[in-house]
Order: sequence, then structure tokens, then C-alpha cells
Amino acid sequence: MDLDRSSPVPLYYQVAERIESAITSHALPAGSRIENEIALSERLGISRPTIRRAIQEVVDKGLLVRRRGIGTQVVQGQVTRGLELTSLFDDLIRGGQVPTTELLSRETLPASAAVAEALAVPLGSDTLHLRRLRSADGVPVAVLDNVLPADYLDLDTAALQNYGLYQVLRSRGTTMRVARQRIGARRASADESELLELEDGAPVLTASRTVFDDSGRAVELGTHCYRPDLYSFDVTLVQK
Amino acid sequence: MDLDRSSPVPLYYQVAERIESAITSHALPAGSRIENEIALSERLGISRPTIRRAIQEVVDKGLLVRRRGIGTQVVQGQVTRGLELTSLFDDLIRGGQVPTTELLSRETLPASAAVAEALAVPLGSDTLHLRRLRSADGVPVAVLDNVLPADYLDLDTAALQNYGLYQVLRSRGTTMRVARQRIGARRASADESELLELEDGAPVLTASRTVFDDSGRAVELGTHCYRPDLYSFDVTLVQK
DNA sequence: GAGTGGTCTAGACCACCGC
DNA sequence: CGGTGGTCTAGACCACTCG
Repeated sequence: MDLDRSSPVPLYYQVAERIESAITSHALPAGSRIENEIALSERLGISRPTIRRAIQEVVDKGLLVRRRGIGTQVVQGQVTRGLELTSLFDDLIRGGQVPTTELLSRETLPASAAVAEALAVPLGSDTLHLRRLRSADGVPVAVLDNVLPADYLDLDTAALQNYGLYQVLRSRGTTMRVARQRIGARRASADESELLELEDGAPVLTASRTVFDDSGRAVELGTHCYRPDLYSFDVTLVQK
Repeated sequence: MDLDRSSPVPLYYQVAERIESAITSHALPAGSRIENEIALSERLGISRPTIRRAIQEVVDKGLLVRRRGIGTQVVQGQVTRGLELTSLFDDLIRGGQVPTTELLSRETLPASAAVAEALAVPLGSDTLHLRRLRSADGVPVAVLDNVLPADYLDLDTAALQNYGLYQVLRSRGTTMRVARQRIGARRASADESELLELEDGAPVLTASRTVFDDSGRAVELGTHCYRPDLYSFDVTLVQK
């Protein structure tokens, strides 16, 4: 038992990690039932509420399923097989290729009606518009358009060339907390197909996202388009 | 206060609903701070852990943000504005149009390697293959291909004509708990573009999903494609 | 009836924030 | 320093499932 009560890492988190790795390592095989809460609680010397929270963490990740009166079982299905064929981008990353980002343009523009509403800033107020091209292994993967409110007009251009946008924001003390995004598809525009090295009118996967910081204020409006042969989105849903 | 301690609806859920509706009705304006846990707990006569759980529910929906030492604030941004332009399908539904589903084909086939792995059934075992066309207001929206394991070979064809697949499964006693899905884009195939009334090679939005029941067993493998002008996916992410 | 998870309580101590 | 949320405890009672 590698539980450390003096660690700053919460107990429930340490327990959740142990359960999760027991599942992914198949020490707990798919479909098997895990120990009940009371037994776990006594065996680890931890109170039942803490054990419950640990288990709930793993349930929320879609790895466990619980039924009252029955028990807790491991969900079948390796998390990433079969469906994974499509995501060459992931393969590139796992193959050790670091994604790179090129800053294509940087402008300060007045907020349009749509931008003003999405960012909750005054209509016509200054906003920072960025256009970037993300590549992996020299292959262009996505065109990223971002709009940020006036507080960020002075973002460091050099930093944007070398680090991801979120990294730069975090180093300014901004902590992103909530993101709402809409995923869709459409034909690539002329400039997009050129940047992404696609035929004219080829399909692209799109995402529009608004990100909020830990005070609830909008930090960023992103409008991205991805090469669908190199990128896709994974989502896990748990019915509550 | 419309809290009902004798109701089967849990207290934390009743409280969470109240907070949520206070936010969506703008009784709690965006950016404002809500009462702290202790005050809420005393005012409602509910213990602090129960209040915490209620607040956490709303945080997980992306409507609240918490900071230690500061308090709990309402996230800005109406949940559905600006980004919503793309989703005509939602508009149809809200406009009172009920989606309809036509059963195009129904076959029993041996499981291929990919299907066997995704559903965790023996290679070559019987599986039920369905192809359906979903429409709203007479407009085709999606082509839905589904594969189900042998337990469901006897699904009622008439029911499938009249009710959604999930409705039929639920009436058999199956409760879906976890879904893992991958969202992407590609060109429509010839038959897809004909069914969806699109030009040849037009973009479609795709989703591949595996659904598991409350015992952790795979229930369904879905491979769907959507008209991107009529459908998109909304996702809310909360950093933990 | 025995075993399971689901809910709720009353209280404790701590870490972090701003004044 | 006082106020906030984050963690943890010990125990209670209930609802559900199964044999």
C-alpha cells in the first residue's frame, strides 16, 4: 500500500489512482467486481466517505459502473482500441513528435457583435486576434483562430511563437477552469485548404470554444479547424 | 423554500436544481458571488456536506466556479448563444418537430474482428446490424449504423420502426450507463450522400460510439454520420 | 435476511486568500 | 486575522438486490 497521509495529494485521489491503474493494468479484469466500500475502507484504514469519493472519481471516468444491491464492476472495452485507427495525430504524439505552433498573424481589432457577446466585453472594445498553424512532425494539423479580451492585448509575441497559448496564459497567472465547445464539420475555405495542404472543398472538423477563468470571466474565444484525417475528438459520457 | 425532505428526490439534487435555475433565470447574475457553504447550510437547515454536494453538481455543469479563500462565482456567458447558430437541428426540435427514424435494413451477421473487439464478443458470433435514417421535419439529418451483440438478435422490428433504439433497449430492461465516442469528419460516401440529400463528396460529421450497460457489458456499437449543416456536438469541460 | 450502494448528519482540521 | 473552500472522520438510516 503506497498511501501517504502526509502527502499534499488527497487520500481519495491516491486511492482513485490505485484503482484506475489496477484496471488499466488488468489486475482488475473487465467485468470483475471490486471489493465493496466497507471492506476497502477497513483494509486501507480509511473512512467510508473517502473511499466512496475515490470510487466515484473512477466511475466518472467511465471505468467503473455501480449498482445498488449488486456492487461495483469494471467496464469492458479497452479505452483506446478499434476507434483509435482514425487518430494519426495521437500516434504522432505518442511516437515522440512534439506539436509545433506557428503564429501566422496578430492583430488588435474592435469587438464585433458576436465576439462582444461571447466574451462579455463591450461592443467595439479592443480584442486581440491570433491566427496560428499547428503542426506535428512537420505536417499541418489545424488552423487556430483565437480572440482574447483587452486584458491580454500585451501578450508576448515571442512567447506565442515558442509556447502554446494556454501555457502563455497560465504563466500570466490565468487559470482556465471551464470550456464550452461546439464540434462540427464543413468544407475548408480556400486559405484553410492551402494552409492544411488539402484539396479545395475538402472536409474539415471544426470546434468553437469559449474558455472561462477561475473567476468566471471569458478568457478566450477559439474557432479552430482540423484536418479530419489527422485529428478527432474523444468524449466519454456517464449517465448519472 | 420548496425543499421536500420526504421526497424520493435527494436533498442535494433539489438544492442543485434551485441554484441552477437561479443562475439560468439571472436571479444570480453572471460574475456574482453566491452565499458561502456555511450560510447556505444554516439558512436551508441542511448539513454542510449536503450543501457541498449540491454546489459541486452545478460546478460540474460548468455554471459555477470555486476558489479557496475567495468564494463561489457564477460563470459568464449564456450557455447557448453565439455558438448556437450552427445547429438547425436543435431549432427544429425546439420548434416542436419530433425527430423520426426509418429502419433501412436489419441483418444478422457474424462479428468481424473489429466488431468482436469493440463489443467483447467471440469472433464470428452472431450480431444484429441495423441501418436507420433519422429525420426531423421530413429533412434527413443522420445515417445511423448500429451493431448489437447476440443477446439482442430478437429485437422487435415494429418497435424499432416506431421508437428510438435506446427506448427499445430500455423497455427490455437494459440501462445504458457509459458511452465512449470519437467524433470526426470525412467525405460522404455515395449512399450516404443520397440518403442525406447531399452532393457527392460533401462533408459529414461522424461519431463512433460504444455504449455499456450497468453491468459494464457492451450493448451497442454505433457508427453514425450527420449532415453538418443540421447537427453538431456540444461539450462542456471542467478542469478539476 | 444478508449484502450492497445511496443519502445525510455533526463536527474537525487544514490551506489559501485578502485585509 | 477572519473568511472561504478542501479534506477527512464516525456513524446513522435507507433502498435495492439476491438467495
